[in-house]
Amino acid sequence: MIDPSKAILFSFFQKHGLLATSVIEEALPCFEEKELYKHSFLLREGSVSNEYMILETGFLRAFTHDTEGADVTTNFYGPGGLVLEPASFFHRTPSRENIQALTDSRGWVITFEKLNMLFHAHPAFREFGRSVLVKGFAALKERMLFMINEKAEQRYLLLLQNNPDIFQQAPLKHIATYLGITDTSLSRIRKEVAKK
Amino acid sequence: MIDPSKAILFSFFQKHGLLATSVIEEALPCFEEKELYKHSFLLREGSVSNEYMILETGFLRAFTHDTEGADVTTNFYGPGGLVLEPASFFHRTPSRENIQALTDSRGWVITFEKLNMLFHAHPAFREFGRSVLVKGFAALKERMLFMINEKAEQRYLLLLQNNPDIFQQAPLKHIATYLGITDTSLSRIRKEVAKK
DNA sequence: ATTATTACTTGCCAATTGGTAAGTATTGCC
DNA sequence: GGCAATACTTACCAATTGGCAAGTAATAAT
Repeated sequence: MIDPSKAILFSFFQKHGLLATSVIEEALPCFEEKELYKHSFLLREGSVSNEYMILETGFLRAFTHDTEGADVTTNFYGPGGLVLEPASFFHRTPSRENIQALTDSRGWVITFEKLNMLFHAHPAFREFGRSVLVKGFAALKERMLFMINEKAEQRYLLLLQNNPDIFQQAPLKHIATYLGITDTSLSRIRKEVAKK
Repeated sequence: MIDPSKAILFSFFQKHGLLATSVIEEALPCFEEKELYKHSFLLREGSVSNEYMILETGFLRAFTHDTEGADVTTNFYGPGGLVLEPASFFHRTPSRENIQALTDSRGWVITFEKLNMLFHAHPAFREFGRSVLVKGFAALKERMLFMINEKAEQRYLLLLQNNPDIFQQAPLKHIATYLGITDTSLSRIRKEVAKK
């Protein structure tokens, strides 16, 4: 029987199309509920991530600091998404990134140890894990090209189109650094766009 | 016994520190030699990658096309490195990238099928495979921040410092797109730097 | 060797983005 | 409700980068 409170978790596993229901049912009990209040951290730079989290409600932001110490947003996470810093979690090394709740949030977490157990027990689960990583990799490449090829205004418009929820949840200054521009420039761009 | 011609391949596996010599010895025979003449392609956009390649000699370049159809360099590969487009190789989907030889090159390749066999046979090999992916992921994140945080001149200087070999092997126009600037700008930057 | 192609540089000017600082609006807190 | 902190906008000017076009240098092809 599937715990109905874990419906989102179930669909996270199901949507990739690699796992049989029986395997998913075995995985679900390994996840525990986790609450994050607004402004609290899931991960702090310098510490080792021990949480592979599927977000159920709320919104998170990942950020790091540049050479001058300024805050730079590296990612946003919304409901149904995977919240993970792969390098720290899988390599057990201190993270360079912070992951912080933008709003009160809740989700499901599994530890490195338990996740590894699942990987070793089920070949299909390993395929699943790899697939998730590879997709993240591909998404990051997309973002890279997006930053290189598109001008700031275009980046803004595409983010607005593809992730309108980010604009509901995050302050513009965080969105600006995610887009690779200053908050001043973002403000100007918004004004330009509004004219049209 | 280890085939002495595969010494580079051996050290590729060894340097990550996750594989016992006995496991590596089992993997080596699964790799075949591959020659690439200058200008020939290891992977073409639209086709599915079937090669996980460790480069022995030569230099390769990965590139794709932006929205206007212009050529954009996404990566360079030198001796001892892994040449891989993870999304196409692992997901068996058409690649958006090309990988082309900048010089006559030679290396060792394994197919998706054989690599998977090794993964299933040895837990340590799976860890190794995951570790390689995660490192690639982390490197790409680095590059992303590098593009967001550093100005073009700084990006040029750091690439020159960390990968001087690229400047020996690739034309400046390819390096320019890799740095996210035009060849004109790169030329100007080089002039500025030379002054100092 | 000559020619054609490609690589690279330079100068000019335009477009994009950043930095600073001030002002307004909004939000959170007591 | 009132105050303080934070978020956002705007205006000014400076710095960075791009686009075009012409020129030179180097490389490849015949």
